[in-house]
Amino acid sequence: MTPFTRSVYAVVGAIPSGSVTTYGTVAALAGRPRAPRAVGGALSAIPDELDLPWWRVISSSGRISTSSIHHTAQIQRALLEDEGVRFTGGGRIDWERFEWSPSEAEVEKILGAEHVGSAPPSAAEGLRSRAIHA
DNA sequence: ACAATGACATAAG
DNA sequence: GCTTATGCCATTG
Repeated sequence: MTPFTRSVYAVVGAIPSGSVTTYGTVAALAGRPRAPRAVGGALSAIPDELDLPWWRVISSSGRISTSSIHHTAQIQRALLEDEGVRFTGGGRIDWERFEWSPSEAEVEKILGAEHVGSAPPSAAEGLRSRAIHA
């Protein structure tokens, strides 16, 4: 396991129940704003024993893009709905309602915990840069 | 070291 | 809005 992968797991583990975030946001918080794709790779390799809420990460389009034999899109949707996350008819999530909005302190705590020293609190900027419309 | 590989994101058409 | 083309980047073989 690599440092980047560990950072990704740290971020994902901090996403509270009933909320979601994107691969891009996780990447930014992990200190690599331009590596959302690599986040997907990391999530596809999560060791079961870590027990991470992988289902709270969705694509920037507000839809589920999971395609894994262990964690299917169908399972992901069921898990999210169990937490109260609702989907539109087109299978999209109401972004404004369920987006994860961690406080600055929370972000620093996450980054500090994994000492991703190169990623300053400004990484939180990435959180507000995107807007998804239903 | 190199090439291939995605649970991505965005800009175009 | 949906589809296609491009860029991106950390892993893996």
